[in-house]
Amino acid sequence: LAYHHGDLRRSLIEAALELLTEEQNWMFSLREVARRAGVSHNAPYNHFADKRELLAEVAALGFESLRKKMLASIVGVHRADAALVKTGVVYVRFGLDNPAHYRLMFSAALGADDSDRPEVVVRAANDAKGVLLNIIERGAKTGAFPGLNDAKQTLVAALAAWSTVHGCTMLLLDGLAEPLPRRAALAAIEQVCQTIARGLTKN
Amino acid sequence: LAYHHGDLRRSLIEAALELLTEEQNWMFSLREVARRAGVSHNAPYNHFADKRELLAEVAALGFESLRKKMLASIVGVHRADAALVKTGVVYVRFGLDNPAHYRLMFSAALGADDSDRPEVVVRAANDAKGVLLNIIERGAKTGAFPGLNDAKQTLVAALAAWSTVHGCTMLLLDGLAEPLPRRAALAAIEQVCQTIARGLTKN
DNA sequence: ACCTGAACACCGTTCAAGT
DNA sequence: ACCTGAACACCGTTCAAGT
Repeated sequence: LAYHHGDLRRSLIEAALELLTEEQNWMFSLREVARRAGVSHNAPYNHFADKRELLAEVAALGFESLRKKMLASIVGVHRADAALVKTGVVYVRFGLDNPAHYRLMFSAALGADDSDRPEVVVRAANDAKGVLLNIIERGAKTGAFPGLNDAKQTLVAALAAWSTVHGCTMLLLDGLAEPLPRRAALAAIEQVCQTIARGLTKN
Repeated sequence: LAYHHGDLRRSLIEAALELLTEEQNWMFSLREVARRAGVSHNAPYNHFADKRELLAEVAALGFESLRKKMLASIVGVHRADAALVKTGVVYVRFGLDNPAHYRLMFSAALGADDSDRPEVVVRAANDAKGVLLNIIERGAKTGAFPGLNDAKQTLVAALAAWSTVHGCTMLLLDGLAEPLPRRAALAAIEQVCQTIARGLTKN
């Protein structure tokens, strides 16, 4: 009874993820997370500096999951434009399947900037971004995206691609893409991704 | 002293906007807003059902301001693709100039969905979206965007355009677009917008 | 090292008043 | 109709203990 079962840190992260899924937002209290894990309301402070650090850990898990899904979607896909569409669809689907988790991943509550965001989130987000960047770089090198002649243009193109899928995900989650019916959203995503890929293949 | 100077409602909205700008987030307390306006901590409940309704009013002001800036940017611009780039640049610049306000406008704290979001936000957001939609529709009719043959394709294209500018704004605000230097961001935005316009002009 | 209980300074919101 | 003060049930975080 004195000490916890051995991995309170992990238990707290899992409890937070549960609450995030159940309540569909991250406004639950740190005290509630502790209750859920069966410990006193300040036991979490032995493992996290504050509530934000716990949420950061949950967000990082989300980025890692997203990254794995994107990577899995392009095994065996050789054309860069096709790969871009594949990852884009998987990306938006992840957001629609895990709305609260996705919102947390990009929430300003974790930090208004990379400089004050917990490192674990920054690194995880960067790794996920890397998947898109790699596809664009590959397309630039193989000539699939003829407009991209230097590193800077490639970075801008990656920004454009990520912007589109991130923005599309957020607008759909917020219900702001109406009157486009929700049921048609997944079909529309592919067309959106093709639009951005087309912008890169022609110039 | 008994009654307020006559427009406490407006004073509260202005105080909230001030706090939003100063603190760069909307986590300030409703009690603090009341203090700023010089009234007791529950006077706001005579004008807003809860804190969320006050924030919704502030968010709506943001959408109206954004809409006006977009409209002003395209007076006299006849080509639809040029208009799309113009509004896109103004859109992202608005976000970079008013980071906390922009984040609030799209915050899930106002509601997870259009159905439970305060009407005033839904209407204001829709009006702003309408500017982009009008440009796309005009381009579809004049043949500038040859891929758009029916209303559904036009809606998807509007989703793509809004997704790109919204996503671009958010990623830049979150500092996730690094290592693209912040100073080069505004130059990059135009290229991003051109990429999406190009995706619509060719097919 | 890891956990607890009491304590502090706050919240949002409600309710019974006051004018 | 509009505002106030007291009150309720919470928070996040800190601190002095306990094992």
